[in-house]
Amino acid sequence: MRVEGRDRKIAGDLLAHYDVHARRLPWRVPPGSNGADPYRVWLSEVMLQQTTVAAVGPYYTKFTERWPTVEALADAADADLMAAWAGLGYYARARNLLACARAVAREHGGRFPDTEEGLRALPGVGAYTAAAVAAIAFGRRAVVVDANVERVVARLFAIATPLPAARAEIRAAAERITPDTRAGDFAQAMMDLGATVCTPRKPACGVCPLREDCAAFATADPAAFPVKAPNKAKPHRSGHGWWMERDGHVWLVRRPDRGMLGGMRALPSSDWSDAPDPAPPMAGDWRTVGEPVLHIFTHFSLALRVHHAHVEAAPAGEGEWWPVDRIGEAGLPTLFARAAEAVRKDRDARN
DNA sequence: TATACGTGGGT
DNA sequence: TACCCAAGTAT
Repeated sequence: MRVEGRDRKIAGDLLAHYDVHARRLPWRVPPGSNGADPYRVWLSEVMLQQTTVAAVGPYYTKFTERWPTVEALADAADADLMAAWAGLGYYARARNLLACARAVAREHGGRFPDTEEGLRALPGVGAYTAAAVAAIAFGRRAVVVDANVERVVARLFAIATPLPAARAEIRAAAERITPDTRAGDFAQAMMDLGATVCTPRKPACGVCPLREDCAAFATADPAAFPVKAPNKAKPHRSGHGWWMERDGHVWLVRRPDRGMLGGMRALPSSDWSDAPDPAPPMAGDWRTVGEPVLHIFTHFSLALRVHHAHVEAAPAGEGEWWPVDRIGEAGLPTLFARAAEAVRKDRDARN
């Protein structure tokens, strides 16, 4: 059949291109080779969820040096794991990473399940990651659909249905072009193509190995696919954070597992709900940093007013005194790392 | 199906 | 500047 032949040609052309142009990435084995370590594939895939290759690089190196196996990771202390993840974002991933490593080590004898279904049952492993690990680490034929694949497929077939309604149509098309062999290479080739050639804006169609078979290339504006609704405006919020210092130590708390920055060390702070100026946690020589720390999250932006004081005792509630000269090792998420830096600068400016 | 959930880089 | 986007998952 003509259509079936076209689908096979797409995979063949893409794999031939990948054999020459595959990006060399720390977690990747050369095209066509076996032996990818499931632990490393899984770790990289979780880190790469909604996160750029450039941001993941140093974290992947740090994690694999410190925890070379899934058993080693399973034995990590929660606080160490969360601190090592600090700055990478989406902290539910770190909590699920640890839960997943412990499940693999203790319930699966240290070996990752080698099927999509088995992988999908693990914490933090969704449809995409299960398919990616099954294909890349175990050579299974699995249909791997991430945002890159969605874009490439929407263009190849000029799918005009807007996202997210187009997902079923896109998946069906991805299913048709996924080859029976080299599914792992095919998945990575599609993602490389999306990241380097078939980019969201200004795609490099001139060097694309699939342009002959691309329905969008035949239109006036290939970048018009996939069709998406405009994003909603982000609300602005404000809040307060408190730096309490005593004998060269600052008081840090751990945020609850649920919600923003869940499970992370943090400065005590208000609930960011625009409430009127709340009272500080305790008495002290309070001063306020001149400019609030501005931080943009996925679905709102925050202006955090940062206050600092020397105190005589610990405030009420759970927490720990952390050495100020080692604040960089506390594993603060970026918002609070910036708040700490703002306090340091404010004090320098006053002296 | 819609929303919550980080961060940094690109335009 | 303001907005878009990135190898998604859980609820």
